[in-house]
Amino acid sequence: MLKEERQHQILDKIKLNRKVLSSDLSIELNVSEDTIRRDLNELSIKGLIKKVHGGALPKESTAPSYEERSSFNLKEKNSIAKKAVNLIKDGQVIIMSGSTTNLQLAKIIPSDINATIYTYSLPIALQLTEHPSVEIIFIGGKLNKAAQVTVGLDVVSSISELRADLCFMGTGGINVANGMTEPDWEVSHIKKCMISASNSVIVLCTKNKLNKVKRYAVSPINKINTIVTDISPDAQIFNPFKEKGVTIL
Amino acid sequence: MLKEERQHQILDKIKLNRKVLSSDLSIELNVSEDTIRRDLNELSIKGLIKKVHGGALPKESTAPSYEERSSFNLKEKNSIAKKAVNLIKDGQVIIMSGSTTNLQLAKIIPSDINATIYTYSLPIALQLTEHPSVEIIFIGGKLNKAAQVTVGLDVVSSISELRADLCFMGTGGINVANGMTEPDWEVSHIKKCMISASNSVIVLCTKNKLNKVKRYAVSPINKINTIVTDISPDAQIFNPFKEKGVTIL
DNA sequence: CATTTTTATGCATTTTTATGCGCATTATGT
DNA sequence: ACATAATGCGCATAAAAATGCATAAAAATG
Repeated sequence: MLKEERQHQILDKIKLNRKVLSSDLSIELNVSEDTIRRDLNELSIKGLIKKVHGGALPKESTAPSYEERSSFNLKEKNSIAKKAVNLIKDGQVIIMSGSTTNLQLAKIIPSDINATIYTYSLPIALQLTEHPSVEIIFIGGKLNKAAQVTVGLDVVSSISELRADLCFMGTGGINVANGMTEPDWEVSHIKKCMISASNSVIVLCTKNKLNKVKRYAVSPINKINTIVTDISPDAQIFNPFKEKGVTIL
Repeated sequence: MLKEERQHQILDKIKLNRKVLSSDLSIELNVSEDTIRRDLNELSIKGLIKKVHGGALPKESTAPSYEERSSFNLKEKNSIAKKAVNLIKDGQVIIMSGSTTNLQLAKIIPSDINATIYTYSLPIALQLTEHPSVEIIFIGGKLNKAAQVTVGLDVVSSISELRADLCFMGTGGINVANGMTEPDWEVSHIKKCMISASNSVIVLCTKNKLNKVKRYAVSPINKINTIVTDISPDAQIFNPFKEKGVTIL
């Protein structure tokens, strides 16, 4: 394996796990710990990581504002993102909604994935500009400042014209009887379009959204292919979802 | 086999596999590793690949990050932004291009200004989300990662449908004979549309862009209403511009 | 057409790079 | 403070790259 290749994998793993141990890397990449240390040294000189005793961490970023808000439940969101990222295959066309969990997902897409990603979220688009090979299409429209996403008729009509393999979306609430629901009418409408436009619908859902119901319906359960959560997929709470044919991760 | 043919095959293989080993190529293409190395050297000098120990990788854009570029000449850009912001009146419809000077401008728009701002730049849109009262319309399209702006047909056609009071744009170069010029064809085209869509065209121009000429024409001088610079508007260099009816600030 | 010049390639030799190992040194955590 | 783990450094070695030189093919020239 080439040195650069190895260093790339190290970077990917840091993005994914937020920390790496030299010992683990040494085993996984089949090189001595010395080599790993040398790699970490080089990467940290380049400012791409922060080297610490025993391994390395991601370099601290400098944009706290939206980041701070999204840091609520960050650990849960990250664990969801880690599961969800495995669903992405090379060459797919993907739509991503503007949830903060999706932002975590965008951060950890491996650098060797080639995909086309449609999004209407500024932070997600900005994050994806760091990725070397995904093609990003931003869906234009009127900006909702608080959520930093575009909304409105333009967004709805743009998405209606798409055809995607996957869509990843957060949710306001989900239960078996009412399906997915949203507190915001416009958002609910956009998500309806996303679902119609996608072959496979993946809902990213922290446990606090389970069995919640919001004002506006988005979709019945049977249109959802996969729910990715931060708790065990074996929990009994998921049984009624599974009966409807939903995969739980 | 011809040298050029061989180099083409190398490029294809890099695109396909995201890496090549000199040793593999030597066997596959039936030449010595020396020859492969010479090929890789030539290709890397042309900037088509990145040569590394043991083989080569696809060229990674070493373009300085958006942050880096925007901090270059920051003082000048700020003084331009301060002059330009006075041109914005309440209630106007404004188009802003993706220049870093425009980003400075976006930062200092007074909070009591009500305006509708169209932009295709992620950083500018994100900055404007901090503003309490401007309405922001983001123009969607394919993202250019380095510049963090959308480009392409979608952008062109969206802008063509607009009508704006003002447009603010940076420039690749400007002089009296050739007018405004850009190094990038797509950008030049987008700017042409911006000009047609706006009642008043304002060019934000640091002194190092004065009397520079780039490859693609955007507009003759007489379509430009105002040039805002970081040097005194009385400087004699501006006389020929003034004769064409341009206001210098 | 003959011959000179240029180009592409391979080979031998030297230089550089990547990597692992041993050992002394420096953190880290009870 | 002491035991353990992680680190840095020098050295050895193998792999890869650069360099100089020779040669054969291709192109240019008269």
